[in-house]
Amino acid sequence: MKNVSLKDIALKVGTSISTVSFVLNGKEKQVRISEPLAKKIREVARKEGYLPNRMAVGLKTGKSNIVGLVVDTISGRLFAALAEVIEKELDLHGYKVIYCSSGNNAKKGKELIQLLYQHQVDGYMIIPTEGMEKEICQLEQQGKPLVLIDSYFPKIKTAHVLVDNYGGIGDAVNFLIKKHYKKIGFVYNDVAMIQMDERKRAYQEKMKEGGIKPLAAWLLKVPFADGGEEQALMIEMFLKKVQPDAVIFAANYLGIYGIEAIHKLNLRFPADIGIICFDDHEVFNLHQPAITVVKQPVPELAKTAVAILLAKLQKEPSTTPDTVEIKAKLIERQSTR
Amino acid sequence: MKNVSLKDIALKVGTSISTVSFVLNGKEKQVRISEPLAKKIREVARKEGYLPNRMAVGLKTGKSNIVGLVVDTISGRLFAALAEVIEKELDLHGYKVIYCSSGNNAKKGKELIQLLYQHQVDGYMIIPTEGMEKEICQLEQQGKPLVLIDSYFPKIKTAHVLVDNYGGIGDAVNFLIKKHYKKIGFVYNDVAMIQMDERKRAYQEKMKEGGIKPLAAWLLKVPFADGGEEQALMIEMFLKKVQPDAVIFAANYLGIYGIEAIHKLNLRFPADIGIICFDDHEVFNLHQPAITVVKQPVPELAKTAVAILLAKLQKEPSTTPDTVEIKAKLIERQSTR
DNA sequence: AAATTTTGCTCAAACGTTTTAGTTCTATTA
DNA sequence: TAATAGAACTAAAACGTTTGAGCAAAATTT
Repeated sequence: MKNVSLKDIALKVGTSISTVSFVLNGKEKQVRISEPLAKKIREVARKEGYLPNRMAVGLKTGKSNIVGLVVDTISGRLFAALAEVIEKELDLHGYKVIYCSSGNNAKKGKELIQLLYQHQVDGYMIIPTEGMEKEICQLEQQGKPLVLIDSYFPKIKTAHVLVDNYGGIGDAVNFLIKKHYKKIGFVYNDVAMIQMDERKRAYQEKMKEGGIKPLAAWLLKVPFADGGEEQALMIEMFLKKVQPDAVIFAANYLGIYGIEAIHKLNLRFPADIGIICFDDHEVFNLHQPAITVVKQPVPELAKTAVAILLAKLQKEPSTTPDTVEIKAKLIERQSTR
Repeated sequence: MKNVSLKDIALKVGTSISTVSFVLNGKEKQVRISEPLAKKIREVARKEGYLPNRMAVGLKTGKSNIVGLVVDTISGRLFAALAEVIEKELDLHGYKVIYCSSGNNAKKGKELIQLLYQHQVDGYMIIPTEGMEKEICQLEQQGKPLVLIDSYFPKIKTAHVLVDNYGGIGDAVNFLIKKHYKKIGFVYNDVAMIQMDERKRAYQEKMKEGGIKPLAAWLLKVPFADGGEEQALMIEMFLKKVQPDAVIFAANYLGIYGIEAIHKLNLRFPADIGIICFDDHEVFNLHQPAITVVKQPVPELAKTAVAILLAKLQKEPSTTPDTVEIKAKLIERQSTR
């Protein structure tokens, strides 16, 4: 069974390719194709199972009706939550999504953006990682519809939507201080992107504002990597040595390693140690005791990002401002006394 | 900054489009383009930032170097684990992946397959859901490289790789019976696909073989849907009414609802009730007590599926048989006494 | 010196669309 | 009755590639 083309239909109906194209694109009125003929064409098209060849359409029009979504890891929580909303919202406007994961790897990220470019995607949604700076700059310069999510490069002016990282961690610190925690640890990772910088800065500044001078030893930087064995171990050693009375984990996966470590040390929380995690996770609510978190408003993030992108795609002067920061929300559960 | 085409390069170098095309495709030797000219072309191409227009290439060659992966939900565990492996393996062979989620919705699934078809993807990997039968049959008839994952349609002969669902649940039942559980409940969903049928059949047959006649009331069919509130409630009512001494959850997300329900009822496991879940989840290992599971060998599943697909893409007579069933493995943790 | 082969390159068609600028009728108007 | 307007459709170029066929010039063989 061969692919059916406009030509095949034209031949079968006994008309020209152009006529078939016009009818199937709903332009019959504009071009005054008679209703009987239009009907016949539609009928044959349906019967033959005609599906336009998107390659040909794309080549001709330069449009693909596809949006590329580049994420760090496809198995990450953030991705799952984002992808679902983004896909649904864009579908409403006739766009499909291609997902790619950069694996937090500069080279791969670069290649992916090029790949999307080659495939003529109409718009880009990117969770940026280190090393993507140049490609993103190029896209912006070419005027491609582009919106960054979760982070951005301070040096490049691009539309972006992120969580209020500073405020979120700030709230967490204030919350813990109000609960009379004193020796508050901070576990973060080595991803050199703005969102992590902000979280760390918030920790340090808000601690001081609260009258506690955080020692350098209270901070633990865990390298970002696959696996997790090592990371959990690092956290275990850290907790053992520093013996904080509370810890803030700056990312949800770090919190999970943290819980493992705490189990291993046979510590109980909130009795022995208070913990609070930036970014919620299915595990945290189910765990007993449930973990207090600073919840990222991921659906809002996604919706806002889509709104911005759609505005750009439709060349409307954007109604939403091009850079948005959304408040995170502290959800008190049982991991803090 | 406009897109750079072969023409632009040809113009700049002062040669023909064909020559440029040959050189950039590494066919200079076959067509005897002189080394100096080839070098110059490559140089200009690099300097101008030439990237082939995949739409044009695809139109001409009918190939896209893209494989379509259709899953039920993109936020599901199975997807996350699968996608990661599939992407990595296919990348090694120069293929990229487009992910689509059918949302377990027949209409959407249909559309997605058509979309992929229109975009000329070279191969299809599909986690089939109800209602996709016709489209899958068509793909198979057209001889498109296709492999189904996790399930299949008994009526259509297609390559597929799945877990040994029957054996997995069988092991779970035998394990519980050996531990002297008697009133063993079974919670499953209403997805009318072969994998669920097999799990249910295994439960019923192995119970009988073990000398227990399972009452109809011991089975709970939970409708598949978003949200989860209702489902958790259904399970709660079920546990309250039936009071089983152990429950098998036929899918991991059902197990999660189950844990919630058990928490709500203030039951303790393994003391009050034993539970075992088909398909592992991050939550289950972290939970205290950790949940006994029948673990699906997802990476193997993915690797096998990719191997089969690649063989088809390369038109090699497949070395792996076209339909594979991989054993699941029972992992005893603390949710069973 | 003529015939043949080899080298180095180019022409042009084709892939399946979209779309502008027609063309051929028929119906209306002056 | 000739000019004009409208209706219904079509021809053909273009998008950027790939690729088999072809061609001129140089090198080699007879």
